[in-house]
Amino acid sequence: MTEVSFFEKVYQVVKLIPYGKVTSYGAIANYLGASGSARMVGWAMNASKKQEVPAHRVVNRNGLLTGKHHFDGTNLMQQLLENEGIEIVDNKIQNFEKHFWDPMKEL
DNA sequence: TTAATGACTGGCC
DNA sequence: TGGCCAGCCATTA
Repeated sequence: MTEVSFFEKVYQVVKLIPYGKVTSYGAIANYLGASGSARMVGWAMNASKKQEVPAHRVVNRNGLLTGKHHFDGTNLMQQLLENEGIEIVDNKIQNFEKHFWDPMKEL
């Protein structure tokens, strides 16, 4: 329990993302001290569907909803973000820097 | 048990 | 300027 795995750390960080904020795979991986493990973060998101994790708040470095294809609906991820006040155009977050939440700074 | 994959990123040619 | 390769950890077959 005390020793959480890489995945669990990802879940913790993602669940700590405040409302109306988003982050990137690299930011989480970097926060965990593994900039090269960004792929694992994405893979954790795949498993996050089983967990209560707002995976829709996690996007790639470009603010692009690359993982939206893994959601139930085609634009479910987009609607969830728009519901939080985030504008999405062509599966891409507008003003990504404005909505970006860096765990390194916040945590 | 071994090998391959997976919603990414950064660097190099 | 644009495309390709390597790295990371965990899960699945």
